[in-house]
Amino acid sequence: MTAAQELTKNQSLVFNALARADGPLSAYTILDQLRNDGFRAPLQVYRALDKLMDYGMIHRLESINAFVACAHPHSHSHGHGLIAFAICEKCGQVSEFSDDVITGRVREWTNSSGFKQSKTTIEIRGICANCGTA
Amino acid sequence: MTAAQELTKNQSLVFNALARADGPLSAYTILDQLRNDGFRAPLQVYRALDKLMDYGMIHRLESINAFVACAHPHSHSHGHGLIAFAICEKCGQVSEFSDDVITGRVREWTNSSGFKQSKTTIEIRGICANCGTA
DNA sequence: TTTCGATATGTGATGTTATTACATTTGTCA
DNA sequence: TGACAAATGTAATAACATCACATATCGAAA
Repeated sequence: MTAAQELTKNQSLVFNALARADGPLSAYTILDQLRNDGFRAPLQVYRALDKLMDYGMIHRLESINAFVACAHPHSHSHGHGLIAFAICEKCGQVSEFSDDVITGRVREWTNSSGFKQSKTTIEIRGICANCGTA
Repeated sequence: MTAAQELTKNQSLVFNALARADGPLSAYTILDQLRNDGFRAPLQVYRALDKLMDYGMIHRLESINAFVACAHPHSHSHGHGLIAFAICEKCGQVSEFSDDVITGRVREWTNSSGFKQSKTTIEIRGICANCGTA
């Protein structure tokens, strides 16, 4: 299963909640948004989130305990490099970018130290351009 | 206040707990270790942790909700670049490294997009060399 | 088509991490 | 001394995440 139309009911509901949001959402915020759709318990959300992360459709932002829809849905299967997230602490907007040089440097370090990386996160906290000038 | 000998009682206790640990500790683990020293509530730990992070003596590992003593205590005040953490999911050991190229690439991205970074974290999850061969 | 296994779901309870609110104490310095 | 800033003590609560167990759904093999 790799495409959106093959998502289960709960997975679709959770993904759509994230897709229509203009920023990251916490699991409990998603839960509240889906109460009318029959959601009752956190686990319903967390299970869907886990699958959606497996499929590469969403990301978890570790530093704020929240989740966002992936901004580059076309590249799910491409094994693109590391993704960095810039998270505005004022408006909550998240920008996503990928940098081959950073990806390469991290790989160099892991290779040279024999560390097998499974998942790497880069999160930049700060103030975005909009909020900085406003 | 910048030096260890100027830490308050609670700050010293928390820092020493982290310094003698061979890996990251959660706030509640620290709390339990310090019960005999008079600690009773999470806030006593969290307040000390906040200060120690201000002083650059410890780091927070966002991806595992834990804290480690800084591995490069000599460079507290140097404003060294970004620090990346490699966290072994088997043994819990954390390796710390700093890479000017990565630091530079991140700065380039933030400069070009007008994003003012305040705190950036890079966390590599995986299996360390020791655990990988064992 | 029945049966089996894998996957998904429903639900309550519990575990873990972090903060709020408020009172009190300690240290510094004019 | 008086006053302010920083640190501390404590209880309660909020926020985030998982466990345990029951039930349901769906596809493939017998």
